[in-house]
Amino acid sequence: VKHKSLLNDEQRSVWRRFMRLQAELTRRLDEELRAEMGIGLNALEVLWLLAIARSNKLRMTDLADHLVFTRSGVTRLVDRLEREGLVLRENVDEDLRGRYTILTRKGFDLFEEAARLHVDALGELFFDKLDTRQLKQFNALLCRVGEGLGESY
Amino acid sequence: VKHKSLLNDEQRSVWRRFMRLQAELTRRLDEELRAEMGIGLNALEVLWLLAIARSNKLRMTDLADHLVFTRSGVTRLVDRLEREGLVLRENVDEDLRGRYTILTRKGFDLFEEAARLHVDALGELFFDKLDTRQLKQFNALLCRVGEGLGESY
DNA sequence: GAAGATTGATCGATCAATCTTC
DNA sequence: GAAGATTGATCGATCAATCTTC
Repeated sequence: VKHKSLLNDEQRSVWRRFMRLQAELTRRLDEELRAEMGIGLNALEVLWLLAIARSNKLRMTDLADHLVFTRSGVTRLVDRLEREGLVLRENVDEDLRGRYTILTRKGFDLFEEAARLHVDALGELFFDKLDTRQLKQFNALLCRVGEGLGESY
Repeated sequence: VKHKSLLNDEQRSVWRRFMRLQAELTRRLDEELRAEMGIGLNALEVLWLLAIARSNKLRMTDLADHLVFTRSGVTRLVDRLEREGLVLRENVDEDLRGRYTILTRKGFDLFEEAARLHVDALGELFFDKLDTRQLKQFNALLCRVGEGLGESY
């Protein structure tokens, strides 16, 4: 049996490349980060959100809103970070349902080093390959495709 | 404490958009496919590889080489497909270590319907938003970034 | 000893259910 | 009853170890 596809070659090529590039980049960045710093890409993003937040603290909901995660996923991830002493949790005074996740000194220090590492790797794997014009183009294309997919995309 | 980042705004924007766009598209495509056809995106890719293969069969290694998966991941995925009767396994005559995965009639029929669905969704979410020139640009950028990351990227 | 494939243990995420406070 | 957060069960993947054939 033979299959007749409904995408043309260029479309199939773009789609496969897009998916594979993301997978490969994620794999490499995550691997390096785990090997050198003992945390994954997702953990780094949590630390980053906390590092730029006012007082270095955020509620679970705020974290979940800025991540690709479900609420329960965020809970588990923060559990792990807490176990390693990178963050701690604290009740929210004005709303007894809420919990803050707070970046510790240890967490901040680790974040800074991990961020440097990550940004270097990202430069090598991604940004060094594009000039300013190409970067602008890329951004425009991503915006175009992401349009209407949800607020922050 | 305050964090000084080493990426400029445009770079950070591109990277976040790239990762999020991929995550969101994957999530939606996978969800739709699961709801309508009971298989995920990865399973569809296996069925696709088999559908375009000679005699509709491939060895585990061939599958693994064309997927983002590890060998054991492929084994488990094919296990599931076999349980649902979409593929079956058979020994390789010339090499007793090897196993073929063979697309069944049921698997092919399901693949055809799933592929139609998937391609339609992909059109709506992705290709309809780009004209020919933009598609070419996108492809060029992906190639550029993927250069030197591994053969097929 | 290497290559092809699988298995057992584990990891990191989701979903649905639950608990508490609003 | 809804919102914030967590928990128990499960899913889909990986890794390291293993088995068989080369």
